[in-house]
Amino acid sequence: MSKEITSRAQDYSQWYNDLVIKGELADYSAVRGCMVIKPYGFALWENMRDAMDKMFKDTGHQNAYFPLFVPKSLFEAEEKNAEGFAKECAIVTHYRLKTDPDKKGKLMVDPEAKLEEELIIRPTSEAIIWNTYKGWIQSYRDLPLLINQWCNVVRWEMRTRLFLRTAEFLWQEGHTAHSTSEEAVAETRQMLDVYADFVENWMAVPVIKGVKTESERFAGAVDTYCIESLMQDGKALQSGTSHFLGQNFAKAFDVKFLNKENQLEHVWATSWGVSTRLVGALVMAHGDDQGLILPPRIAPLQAVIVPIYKGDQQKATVDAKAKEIIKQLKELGIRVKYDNNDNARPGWKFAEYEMKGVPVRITLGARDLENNVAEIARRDTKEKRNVSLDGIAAYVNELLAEIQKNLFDRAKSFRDEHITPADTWNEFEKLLDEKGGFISAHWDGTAETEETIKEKTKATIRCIPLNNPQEDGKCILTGKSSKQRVLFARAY
RNA sequence: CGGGAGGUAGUUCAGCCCGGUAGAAUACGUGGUUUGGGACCACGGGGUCGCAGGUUCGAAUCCUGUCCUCCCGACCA
Repeated sequence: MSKEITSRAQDYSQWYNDLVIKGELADYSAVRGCMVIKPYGFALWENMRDAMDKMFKDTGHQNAYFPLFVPKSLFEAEEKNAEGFAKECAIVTHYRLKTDPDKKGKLMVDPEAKLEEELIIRPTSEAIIWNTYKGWIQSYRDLPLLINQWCNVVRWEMRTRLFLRTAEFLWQEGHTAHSTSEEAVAETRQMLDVYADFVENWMAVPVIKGVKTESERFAGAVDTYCIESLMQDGKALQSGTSHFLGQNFAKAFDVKFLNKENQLEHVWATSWGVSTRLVGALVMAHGDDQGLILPPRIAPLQAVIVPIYKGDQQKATVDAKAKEIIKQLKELGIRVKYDNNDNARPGWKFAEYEMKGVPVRITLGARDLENNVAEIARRDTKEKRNVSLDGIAAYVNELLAEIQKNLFDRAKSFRDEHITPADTWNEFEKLLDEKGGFISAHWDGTAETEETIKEKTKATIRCIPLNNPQEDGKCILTGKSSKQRVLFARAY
């Protein structure tokens, strides 16, 4: 028993860490707040990235790459955005080291190599991108400009957690420019839909689409739309954001275009992003006390075959049959691994692949061959059943689809059961403490009330859901009149 | 950035209070027996005790500084 997992009931935080580390998604590093994404974790991210990348391209976007460094003068051009990120920036001030005359074999920053202008390591790329767009946009014919980049960004977080909040993380950021406000808003909403589609249909994590309140809005945005998901401990996780930036950045960076009437106008902008944080969402939405549970559509391995045999002769027979099955599975495009490593015994392998969340395990032994069957175990429900070797690939293929659906349904039931209306303050506090999840409650619409509620309960307004039903009510805190409920939750 | 805990073999940890030159389990290597839920026997390899200073005849152990991790808080995706 080398890899014990802390149970969720015992210590949810530790359980999460155990899954990430022991599931081999990531490792700690020698750099404060930065993690190493291990091959298995990176394969997962690559699958997520590739699926989204295709969706971005299908909606007309192109990839490009902009610099890691942002000159301070550019960074501060859009004031609100700059202020919003100012407290968490890493800054390059020098460009050279030299040997330390006082300490043999050590290096020191060369004081004579100070940069004339500091470089900010991008916490997000609006500044450098809008500075660039200025040169790319002259006429309405240059619009819309639909660009995405996959990159790393740095936000100097005080308290970090694997995948959920690290000082450096991987993400994609889309930055688009449009000739009308309506078109930019439509783009913002379209990308929100793309995110929701991806997270629900590929990651099997249900989301709530909504709009952020002013205090939760992206610095520099007119409106911030988001998808919010719910973790098993009842805390919400912002899983993606899409911003309508109005003309804020166009004005800050002087990006104008000539419209059809030959008049100069500032362009309308959007930006949208999701990050490796999604991996954290995946872990916490589906995992159990045995380890990770990965949805088949993005799992690095969809099936693993574990052979069982006594002696070389049986081994050869089982190997041969396994190879046939693998060929059939691969023909259906299934990502399968054959683990015939003789050093680990079957029981060890079972536990190992459960830890790593592989959706389907196929156990193939001499006994099974006699009966022309294999034992198929599904990770999500842990059910095991013997399945005829005839048509086994098709069976696995269907099972993968079923697991994908079951994971989503299960997470959705949990989520739906954890959206609870509250009409009194007592009820509100009690629900937060005892049940968790989203609390649907009336709010008077002021930032002051939102802040007071946050101070009292640590709950924030996660979003105002799209197509939110309008109803008259009274604010949960102040009793002032309210036209709609909003979703509160404690969040990551 | 504040409070708490921790860092000793690949891993989990003991040793530290009371200073004398490092141990267990597991993992790893070889050989053999095994294989349907984390196998067993035998032999073997492996650690400048996070790092840097200091005290001392002598430091994993005492002191100072520093780095990294975890938990709680403030801040934030």
